[in-house]
Amino acid sequence: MMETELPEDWNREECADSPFHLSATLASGQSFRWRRDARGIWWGAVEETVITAWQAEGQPDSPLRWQTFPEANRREFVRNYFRLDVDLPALYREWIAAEPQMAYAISAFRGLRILRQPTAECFFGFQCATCNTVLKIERTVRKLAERYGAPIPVPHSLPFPAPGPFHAFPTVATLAAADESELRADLWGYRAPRVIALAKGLQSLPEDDWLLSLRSRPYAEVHAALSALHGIGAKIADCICLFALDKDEAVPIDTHTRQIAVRLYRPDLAASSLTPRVYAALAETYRSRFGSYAGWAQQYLFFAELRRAADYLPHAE
DNA sequence: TTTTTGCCTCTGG
DNA sequence: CCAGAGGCAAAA
Repeated sequence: MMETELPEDWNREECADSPFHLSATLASGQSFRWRRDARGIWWGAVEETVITAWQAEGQPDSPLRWQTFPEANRREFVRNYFRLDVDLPALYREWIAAEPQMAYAISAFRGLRILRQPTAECFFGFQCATCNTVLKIERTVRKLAERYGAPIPVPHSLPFPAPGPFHAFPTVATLAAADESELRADLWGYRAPRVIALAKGLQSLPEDDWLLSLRSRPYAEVHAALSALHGIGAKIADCICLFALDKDEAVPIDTHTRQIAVRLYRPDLAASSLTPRVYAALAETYRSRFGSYAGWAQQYLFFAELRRAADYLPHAE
């Protein structure tokens, strides 16, 4: 990665007292629409805003540099999305005490945070994740945004050319009116009709923004409500709970977190198939050890498992 | 309750 | 080629 000199007008967020690991956060598989350019600058669309972000690689105590478009200097928007308010050092002390094997993941990914993603993007993005690969999920979600999302203008005069174009994630109304054959052409496969049906279902609810209203409801209730929707099982429901709805205790049990939990805590469940009962038992092993931020702890173990020996940085484009 | 099977499509063995 | 990929739901 070449050293990048950023213009002075890029905003600066100090991370000395509260670490933030930009690349680990964006590469850990919780979001699908960020891209990194050849200079190591990350570009992403969040709601109607494009965020550019840069940080010295592997230095989670160094300042986060950022800009927003088209409206500049949206500091609270950026802090809110990256959840910079969460006191990670305090959590690390609790986690290490509860599980010594967390030490490696914490040292490797110190500053990794769970994002507060826009609700619809997370809801539909993870619908794509069933039986799929991360690379293909990213391609597929990007195609959806390019076809149905509103373009977000980014000035041509930037010193660093945007790897754009950028699009807002499509609205629920747009997805409800989407054409199944177009979605299938964009690699959604058998998930295409589910996306349209889920969008129609959300649209028909009386609430103004039902998904957003779930942020203020308790985890158990939200998980049950999401799981009841056709196409959303326990795992996808937990992803939405954790990555968009402020449910920090939600622990998505997938093929990786399942292996980890079985290895560390429940070898007796090694041969059990992942029935609802087993799913709940494995998720509970995380919660009973790591507490109300078990979902965050899980992300460290998950990412360490995923990139055990590999370089976790994506290849520059 | 648990186990099995089909589902779009791409990729690594 | 074929199995599996950060599942899910229907059927047995």
